[in-house]
Amino acid sequence: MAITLKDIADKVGVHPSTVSRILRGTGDLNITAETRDRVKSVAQELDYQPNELARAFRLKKTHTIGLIIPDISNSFFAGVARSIEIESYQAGYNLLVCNTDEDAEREIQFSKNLINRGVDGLIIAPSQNAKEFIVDLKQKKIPFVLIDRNFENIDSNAIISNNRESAYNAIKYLANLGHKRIGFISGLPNLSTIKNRLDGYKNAVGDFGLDSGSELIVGDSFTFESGYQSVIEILSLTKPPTALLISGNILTIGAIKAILKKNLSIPDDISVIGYTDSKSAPYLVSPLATVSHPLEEFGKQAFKLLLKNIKKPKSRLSSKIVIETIFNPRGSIAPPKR
Amino acid sequence: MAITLKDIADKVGVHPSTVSRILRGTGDLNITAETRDRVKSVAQELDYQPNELARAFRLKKTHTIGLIIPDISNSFFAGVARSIEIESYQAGYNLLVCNTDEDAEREIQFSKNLINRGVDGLIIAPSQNAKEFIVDLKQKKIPFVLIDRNFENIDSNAIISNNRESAYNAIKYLANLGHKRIGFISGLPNLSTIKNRLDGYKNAVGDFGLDSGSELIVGDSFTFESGYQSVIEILSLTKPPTALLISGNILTIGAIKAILKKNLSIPDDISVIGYTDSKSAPYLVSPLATVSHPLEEFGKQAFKLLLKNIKKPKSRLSSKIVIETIFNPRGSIAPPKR
DNA sequence: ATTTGTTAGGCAATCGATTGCGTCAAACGA
DNA sequence: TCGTTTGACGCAATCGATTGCCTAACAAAT
Repeated sequence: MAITLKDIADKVGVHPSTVSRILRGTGDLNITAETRDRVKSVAQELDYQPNELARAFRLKKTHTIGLIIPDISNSFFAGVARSIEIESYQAGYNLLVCNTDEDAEREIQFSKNLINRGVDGLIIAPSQNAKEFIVDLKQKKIPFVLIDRNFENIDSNAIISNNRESAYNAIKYLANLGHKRIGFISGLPNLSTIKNRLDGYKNAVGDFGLDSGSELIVGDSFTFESGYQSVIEILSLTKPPTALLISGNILTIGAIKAILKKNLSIPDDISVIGYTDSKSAPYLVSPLATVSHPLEEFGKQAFKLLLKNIKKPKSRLSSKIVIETIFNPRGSIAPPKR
Repeated sequence: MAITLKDIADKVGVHPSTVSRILRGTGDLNITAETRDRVKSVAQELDYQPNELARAFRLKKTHTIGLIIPDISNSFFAGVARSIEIESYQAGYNLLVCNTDEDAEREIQFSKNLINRGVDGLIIAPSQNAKEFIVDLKQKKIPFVLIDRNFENIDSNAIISNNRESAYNAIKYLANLGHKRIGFISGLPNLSTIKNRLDGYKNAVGDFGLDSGSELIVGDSFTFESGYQSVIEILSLTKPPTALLISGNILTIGAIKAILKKNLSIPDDISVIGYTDSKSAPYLVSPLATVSHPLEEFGKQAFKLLLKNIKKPKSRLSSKIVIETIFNPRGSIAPPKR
């Protein structure tokens, strides 16, 4: 069907290997200018398109990278994916996207599959039970970079953000406003991301002498429902918090629903800081204060690091890059009423 | 490096072709139960992983489909992509995602590239200048399905929504509330999607005797900035509209910014209906009334149709499937003040 | 015993591009 | 003039899996 090197070779009267050398321009390997020109012009005339599949097979290089994330429809991952795609496009790579829904089993399947398909590398936002799987990947010597989440005691490339600090600072901000009792709405509790934020929260609670107690820490997933339920729960305490730090964007929308359901208003009755900014955050019921991730930076760094690893897999040392977040104080936070 | 059929064959003492036949289970082609078992157990023991690249090359079937969209970080496309990915995963297909930023040039590059990589089919949300390119695709006989947008006079598979009707009904709703002067904030004007919505708008304006005039139709792209500028512009008219129909989700956020900037309130000063619902729409400054697309349905139908085309490319007839939208009246609409 | 079948699996080509090595001819040097 | 270099390309193997066609061996039938 499609035009092959052989078609060109036949038409010009040379050998396919010659055509390959000319079209690939591998140095100037002793080819007459005339032959070169004829081959090139015939290639153009026939609109030759190299069979990338054959090349990939032969060269063991697909120029494809796999992106394994929980959910592309989450704006955080969508933003990162977009940025990765921009970078990869510029570098001549394509992006295979897989969604795990935070399921480690699926994650393993995907990565096996992607590796069998010969991806040159992987960018992964691992689920919380993926530890062994990551170890496995290392042994297989597949270049990979973790994003947003990583694992202690496992040395791997990773792009993460300053979760501990960002949470600490958010709580500090609330404490400075006079809040004494602040709730932490958690996501999947075993993710490094969440663990670190919780750490930051706890440190700040300690440092600023705030109310502590396990009843102020609720939630165990990133869903809208979880956000809603968690906040209903925490607001039903005999002594509910006057402010919330919410560890996820969809979670935050669920939380807002709960707050409205309870007939409370933001920030008069309760202050809210949400993790991960979005275009619409400033235009929510109350302009939402957020901890914002520079998503482009995330993607850019992740791809850059991956590419470095693909280019020279020899380098044994892996890098952890910490991306600084930005705190956006907005109308959803105010001093407590009482 | 990796285990190949030959490795298994050598270890068992049979020919690679035999191993292939056994592992692929192509009927029961006269293989002793004993041989079969030994091959299978050795394959398991060595953790054989078929080289999908080699298979794809040999079989001319990559089990990969390309998704070409303007921007994965737009929640509309992210939602559709997610749905497509779920479907494709279940069918054993992987998804290569490319972002065009509404650039036809890029679109062409991507599709060439994807075809060279041997994708089995394409799902495309074409940019407004992609007409010839689509014609080209047809000639190449690559299975493809358009989503969200299509082209008149070009017979191709497409999953679109009932834009004309949804716009008509939205305007009708506003007219019934008493609005006489309604603005239409447009996106890229040459997209079928936008043209149809505009048609619906104009029909309704005619049918219900509303104010008409080109000054009530503004905007020419889907960006936040465009939404902001367009609405600033339309609200600066000597006689500004009392309601707006906004043809895009990010556009709508920009529009809200403009409305706030003008110190107006929704819906007291102006009613707003936005295209494409989102999780956060009900929790915006004013709960946003939306025309909502069942994104899962979009993705599901698109993949299903594509798969049908991949499975039997003979069928010459192409299908256009229209997905019904849902109108969500919310707090952002009210009767006009005066 | 010879023919005819059938079973179980081997052989080799193939997909398209790449690449190390070989080769033929012209050119060059002594 | 003859060997040697170099320029310009051809040859064939290779990547791993698949598949149409063969074939050896044994069985059954006549």
